[in-house]
Amino acid sequence: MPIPKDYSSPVRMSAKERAFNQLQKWIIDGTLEPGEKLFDKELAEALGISRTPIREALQLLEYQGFIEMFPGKETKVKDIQKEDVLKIYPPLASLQSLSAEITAKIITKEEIEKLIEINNLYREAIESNQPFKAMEYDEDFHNVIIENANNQYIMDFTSTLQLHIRRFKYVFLKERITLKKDSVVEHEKIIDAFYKRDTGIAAAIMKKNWIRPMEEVYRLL
Amino acid sequence: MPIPKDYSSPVRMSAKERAFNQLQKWIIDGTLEPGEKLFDKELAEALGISRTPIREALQLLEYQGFIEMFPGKETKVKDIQKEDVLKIYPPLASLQSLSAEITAKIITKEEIEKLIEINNLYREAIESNQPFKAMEYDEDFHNVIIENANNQYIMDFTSTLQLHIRRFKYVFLKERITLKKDSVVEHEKIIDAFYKRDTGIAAAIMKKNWIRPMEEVYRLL
DNA sequence: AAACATTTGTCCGTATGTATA
DNA sequence: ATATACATACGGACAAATGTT
Repeated sequence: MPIPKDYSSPVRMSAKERAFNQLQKWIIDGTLEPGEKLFDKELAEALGISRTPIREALQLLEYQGFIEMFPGKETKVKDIQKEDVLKIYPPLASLQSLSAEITAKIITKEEIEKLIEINNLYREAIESNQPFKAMEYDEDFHNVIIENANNQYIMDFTSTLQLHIRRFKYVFLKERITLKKDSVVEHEKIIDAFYKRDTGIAAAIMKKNWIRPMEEVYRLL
Repeated sequence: MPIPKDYSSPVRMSAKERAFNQLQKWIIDGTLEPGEKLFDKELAEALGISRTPIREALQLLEYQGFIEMFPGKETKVKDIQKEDVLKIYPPLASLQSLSAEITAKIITKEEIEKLIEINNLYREAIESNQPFKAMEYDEDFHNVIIENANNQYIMDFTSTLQLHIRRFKYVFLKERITLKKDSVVEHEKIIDAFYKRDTGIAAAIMKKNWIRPMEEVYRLL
C-alpha cells in the first residue's frame, strides 16, 4: 500500500488556526449567538492564547461573513434572518451547477461509480430514517463533483456558502432536518447525464437539486 | 438639500486597511510579481507601520487568493499561469448570470434607463477607440446589474474574481486590451430581456457575455 | 550534527479612539 | 460639554521554528 508522501503532519496548528476553527465552529453551531458582542480579550482567555492570533482569526471570519467588525468600536457575530436563506442558496446553486457542467465533460467511469455508491448509501440512510447520516452522504456526493471540477475559486466559495447554510440550519431548524427522496432521484439523473456527457442536463438538474431544498427550508420557517 | 446623516467619514482608514489596499494594488498591477517572496518586516518599513497590521492584511490577501502563506516558512505572491483564466471566468460568468436572472425579475424602468445610458457610453468609447474607458463602462454596466441583484455573497465573490481578472490582464496582456462590439450587442439583448422580464434569456446572454471574452483572451496568449 | 542566522508567530503594553455619565 | 471608562489598533520585544553553514 502506497503511503502518501506529502502527508505533512496536520496536527501542528498555529494558535491563529486553532482560534479560527474554534470560533467558526462556535458561530455555526450557535454557541456564539447571532448579534453577540465579541471581546478579543475574553476570547483570548477562553482559548488560552493572546489577543493577536484571535484578532487574526477575526479578520478572516469577517471576510467570510460570520462576524462584523466596526473598527475601533466593536465586533459582533453577524445577525441572521430567515430571509438570508434566499441569499445563500442561489449562488451556491449556480456554482454547483457550473461544477456539474464542468465535471460532466471530464469525469471518469471510476468517479461515476463512486457517485453511484454514495447515492445508494444516501438512499439507504433516508429509508432507514437517519437524517444526519443522509446529510453527510449528500455532502459527499456534491463534494465529489466539485473536486472533479477542479477549480479552487469554486471550492473556496462553495465551502464558505455551505458553512453558512449549516449555520442557518443550526440556528433556525435545530434538530428538524427535512429529507425527501426527490433528491435521490435528482442525483440519479445527474449521474445519468454524466454518463451521456450531457452538460446541459447535468447543470439544470443540479440547480434544481439546490433550489428545491431552499424553497422547502424557507416554507418551514 | 438633505445631508445624509449616517455618512460616517470614509476617509479614516486603519493601518490595516491601508496596508491591505496598497498590497492588493501592488499585486494586481504587478509591482509585486508572481512568486515574489514577501517579508512582513520589509513591507512594514515600506509602508511606515508595524508588522501587526501588515500581517492582518496578509491574512485577507491569502484568503482572497492573492498570496500563499506557508506557516513558519514564507509568504509569497501567488503564481499565475495563463491557464488560470479558464478557472477565473467560469465562476464569474455563473454568478453574473445568476445576477441577471435575479435582476430581471425586479429591475425598475429607471435602472434600465441607467443601463441603456452606460451601454451607449460604452459603445462610443469602443467606436472612438478608448479601450480603457470602455472597460470602465463595461464594469459599470455589470455592477449596476449586480447591485440590483442585491446579494452580499454574490457581490463579494464577483468583486474578488474581477480583481483576479484585472491582475491577469496586467500580468499577461499589459497594454493590449481587446474590445469588440459583440459585447455591446449582448448588453442590448440583456436590456431587452430585462424589459420583457425574461429571466432565461437574461441569464443565458449574460453567461455568453463572459465566456466569449474568456476565450478571446485565452487565444491571445 | 549542532549552533547560527533569519523569519515567522505570539505576547503584552501603550496609544487612540468611542461611548457613557 | 467634559471627563471617565473601556475596547480596539498598533508597536515593539520575545519565543519558536525553519534552513543553513
